[in-house]
Amino acid sequence: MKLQQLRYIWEVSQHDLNVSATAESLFTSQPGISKQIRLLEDELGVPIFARNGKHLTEMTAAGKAIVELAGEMLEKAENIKSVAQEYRDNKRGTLSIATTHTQARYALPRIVEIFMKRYPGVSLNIHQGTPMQISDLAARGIVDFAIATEALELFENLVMLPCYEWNRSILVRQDHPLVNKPEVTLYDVAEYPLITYVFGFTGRSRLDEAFDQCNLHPQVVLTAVDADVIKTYVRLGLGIGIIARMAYDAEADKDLVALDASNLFGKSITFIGLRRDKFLRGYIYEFIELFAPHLTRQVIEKAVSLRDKKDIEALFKHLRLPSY
Amino acid sequence: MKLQQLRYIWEVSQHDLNVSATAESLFTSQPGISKQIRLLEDELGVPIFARNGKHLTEMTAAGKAIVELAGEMLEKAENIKSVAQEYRDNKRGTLSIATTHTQARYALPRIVEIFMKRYPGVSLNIHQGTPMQISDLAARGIVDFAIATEALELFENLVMLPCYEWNRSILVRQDHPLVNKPEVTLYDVAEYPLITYVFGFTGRSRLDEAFDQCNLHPQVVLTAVDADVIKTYVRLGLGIGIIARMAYDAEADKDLVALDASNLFGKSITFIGLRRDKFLRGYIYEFIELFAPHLTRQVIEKAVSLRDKKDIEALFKHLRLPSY
DNA sequence: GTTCATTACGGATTCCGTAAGGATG
DNA sequence: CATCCTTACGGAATCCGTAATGAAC
Repeated sequence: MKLQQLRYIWEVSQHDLNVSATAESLFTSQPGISKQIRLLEDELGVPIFARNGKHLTEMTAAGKAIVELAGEMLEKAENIKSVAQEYRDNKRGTLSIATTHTQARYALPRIVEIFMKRYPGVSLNIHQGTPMQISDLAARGIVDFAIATEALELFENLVMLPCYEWNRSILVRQDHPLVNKPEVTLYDVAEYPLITYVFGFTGRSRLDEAFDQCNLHPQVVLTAVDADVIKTYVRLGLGIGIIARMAYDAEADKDLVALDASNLFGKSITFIGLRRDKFLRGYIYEFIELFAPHLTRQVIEKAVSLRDKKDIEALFKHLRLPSY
Repeated sequence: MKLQQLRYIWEVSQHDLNVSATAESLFTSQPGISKQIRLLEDELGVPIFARNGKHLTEMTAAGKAIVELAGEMLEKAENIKSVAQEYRDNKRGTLSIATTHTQARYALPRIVEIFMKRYPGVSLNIHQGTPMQISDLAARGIVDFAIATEALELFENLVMLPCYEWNRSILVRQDHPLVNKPEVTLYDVAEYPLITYVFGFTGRSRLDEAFDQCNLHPQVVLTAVDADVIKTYVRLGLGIGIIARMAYDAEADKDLVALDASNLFGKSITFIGLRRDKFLRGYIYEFIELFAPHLTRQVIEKAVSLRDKKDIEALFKHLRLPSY
């Protein structure tokens, strides 16, 4: 049994059992993989993949168990490399983060600037995607962690660390009638065509909840994955925007007015999603603490060590999160 | 990084950092190991072992972390082999049990007989040793599980499954005055020279507790690790014996009298100690269930999945164990 | 002087690429 | 006929053993 062979079966299982595609993604030859898989199956004495003629059709029961164990071994091999790199030079390395537009555009820049000054030798890698995509990247261990408000809870092996809570703003043009209202209600908002986030993004479900609860059915004329697009159409007069408050930039957006909507919609919480068994470099702890000061190394290690989701929630229950 | 290299550093760490001894135990050449370790260190970029001239003196901090991860990987590699063997032929394989004299001699024979009939293709391997030794064998994954009354709780990675509770008997010659006493008390017992188990064996500590609590200090004239030796000296008239009740054989020991002592000393519980992350073959579940019928596969899997010792204890709390 | 790890070197094995072959849809 | 896995084969790299070297106790 070779690590290489385990990597091959693992990768093939992750590529729809397509050996050719796997070979391409690993920059090696297809017969090489085929051969090594065959050798491994011979050594173990059980087929890992079921074949129909010359196509791999599915995994055997034994294969599923074996591939899962192989995945865990490869994960640990990665951890060994990380440990080694950490001891070799704790100021050099890679930090991969998966996150949504909102975080990347509004929450992270300040942190990234500080971090890059402190760790010029760390190459930072930010993957942007949908909440589902980025959670998946974190769960598969391709990035070090994910930052998102949604979808992280869907992955069993992610530990969720609450970072901050945030509220929403109603975004209107200066000439809009709502600007002069002393207090804006949900009913007022529902009068106008809305521009806001796509479902599954940036706490969109909270909006629907609030309107549903009042039995309101506002007309949503446009949905986007990010506030910049929303702003653009608010400027065109297409409707009023509902965005995360932190996405309003007093300077750049001074032609628009942001009305506080924190009492209209429930607050949302942004989390870091961390794979439980991944080794974290020292600077990763530092990055997280920069992002959410209450998440010290000690707290993170404690949270990761807990097995039960309920225990982790309890750990953060009495914590007052920063609010935006 | 090769599995072979990881095996080498792991084995060297388990052999007092002596490469020559490691080579011998692995039936390979010493320079081969030396070379591979060097290659691994070069690849990772950190030394794993600290060297004084040409001697390995200790492990580096990085080395400790790496070797630990390597150990976990090797464990999983073993599990892969077990899984494969299970699917290849679930009636052939090996079952290794570590246990004490008392279990091997009095509790296991009946079970082993049934098991060997049912699984003639499984080669059974019983290691006998002190409670410490057998717990260690289980914790290191060298045997599939250990059966013991003591010491299992000292190993963090062992899951303890309660099997049965048992009491003690006072063993005397037929001509002994105690035979005619209507009720035997601790004070009566303390009057005579005692022959019983060595400390650390077969619930000996329970005896000392009981006597201490009554402020009695009986004279212990001989201690042994097994009941057969105790019986021998009781026959010689050296003193009275205190043994596990199940060690009295009505047939073979009919020249001696066993007086019930369950109300004199607290009951003891015999456990199976199981390494948490070890893959268990189907027949291993069956063996355990033969030994302790309440330990079904489902119960064992549940217990193993629990992270916290307290949760495991709670799982068995309301169970009525068989009593001997 | 014995123990022990490293270096040097040669043979056997393994690995991996290209090219050809055969099955599936 | 396009896709995809397997077999065949040759060159390169790796592994592993023996023998020699040198440091530590």
